[in-house]
Amino acid sequence: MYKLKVLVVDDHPMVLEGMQAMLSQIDFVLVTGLARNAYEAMELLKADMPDVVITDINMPEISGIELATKIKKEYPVIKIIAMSTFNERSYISQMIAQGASGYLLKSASKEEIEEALQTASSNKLYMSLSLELSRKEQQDITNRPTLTSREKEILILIAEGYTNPQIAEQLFVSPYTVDSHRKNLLTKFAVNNTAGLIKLAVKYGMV
Amino acid sequence: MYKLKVLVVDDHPMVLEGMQAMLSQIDFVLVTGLARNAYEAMELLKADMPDVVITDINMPEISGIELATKIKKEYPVIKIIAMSTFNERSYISQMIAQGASGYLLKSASKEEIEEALQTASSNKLYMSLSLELSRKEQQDITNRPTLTSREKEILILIAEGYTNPQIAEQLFVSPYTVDSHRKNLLTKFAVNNTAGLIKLAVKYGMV
DNA sequence: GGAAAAATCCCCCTAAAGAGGGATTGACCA
DNA sequence: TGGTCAATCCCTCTTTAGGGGGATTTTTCC
Repeated sequence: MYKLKVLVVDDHPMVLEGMQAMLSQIDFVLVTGLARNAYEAMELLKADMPDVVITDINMPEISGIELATKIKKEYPVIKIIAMSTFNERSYISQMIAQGASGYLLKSASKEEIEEALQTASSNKLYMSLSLELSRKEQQDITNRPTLTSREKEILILIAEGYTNPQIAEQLFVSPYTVDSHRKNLLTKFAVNNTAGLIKLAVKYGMV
Repeated sequence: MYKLKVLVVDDHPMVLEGMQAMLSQIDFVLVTGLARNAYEAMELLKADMPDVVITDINMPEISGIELATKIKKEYPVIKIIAMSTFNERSYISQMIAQGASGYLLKSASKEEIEEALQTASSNKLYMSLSLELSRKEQQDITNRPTLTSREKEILILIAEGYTNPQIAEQLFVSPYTVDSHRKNLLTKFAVNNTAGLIKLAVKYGMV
């Protein structure tokens, strides 16, 4: 029987130990490693090439979202399951956007974890049962605009507090150009000023 | 060698398993039971009479605080160590008031748990408060400015996308007043425009 | 090779924001 | 009872942002 190789990433030792204990009770799973941060995770990835990475979203230094981005870029075949407490649900959409195949709450039972792994490894999307996305959160996912690479770039600079002329200088383009992109951003986000723009951008994890 | 009998109470299976795994690595500890809620805990208490109960604060139905009250009433000799995520720190004082002998964060390491148990069983008070805050949280706490109630109010309206005149109208004050508050906000957040302001405000959870 | 999408640039005009000042009132408090 | 702080209000001036146009040049992709 082929065992699913799983790597667990979390900065809390207790979660790491708990996950390992629960995963070891699932017969088709083999825990290949435990990482306390994204750096360790990337090391262990290279060494073991797991099938699935279960990662906490909220970690210091490098978040689970950033980690997911890196993993998907270097090893697109690896499935990623995001994990968080119920207090941090706003990040789910970001994880999904980064290619996560599932979402687990830390309150998950052994059965839920098992199901998440099975679902993810069969190329489907698993969502923690106890997880009812609020209407607003649903909207967040569906309404998040698609930005061009230039727009993303400019959005980040706006969020950093740079003005149009400053951004123009940095990007070696005309202030008019920056202004055009900025207007497009406002349109795409359906807001009418910078405050609304940045609020959404932060919530969507784009800055 | 006498082993310290420990009962763990938490509604999250993962924490329960993780705690057990970590406690089993401590040689002077014997885990006598795992309970998923206060009812189970009271049952197991009767059967095993542990020396220490490690309990989550935030549990459905009966909270850790209520559980502590009951335990202290019926078995005053049992030591109680409260446990929570860093999001729930406001309950600490209540736990202490109910006779808890220690306080652990769920991000605690094996060493911290060990120390908490030793401290508690020697009738002293263990606190893991300041220890394990992440860098980001530390920063958030130290850099997060203190706002007056009016400033908070106006900050939220700015984030909603309202302009100064619109805010002034809503709050029945002069646009000059709103402008003053807005300037104070920029100063307090140490940014120089709305983009930077809102970015931080969202990150600090103020909007 | 040609259409679509992205990126670039330009103009006008008005509203809003930001950087400087400063002043007054009332509340709380040591 | 004097000091601090919050909240209010006022003024000037410059820069930025936002709403409305439109146009051209690169990429990208089928």
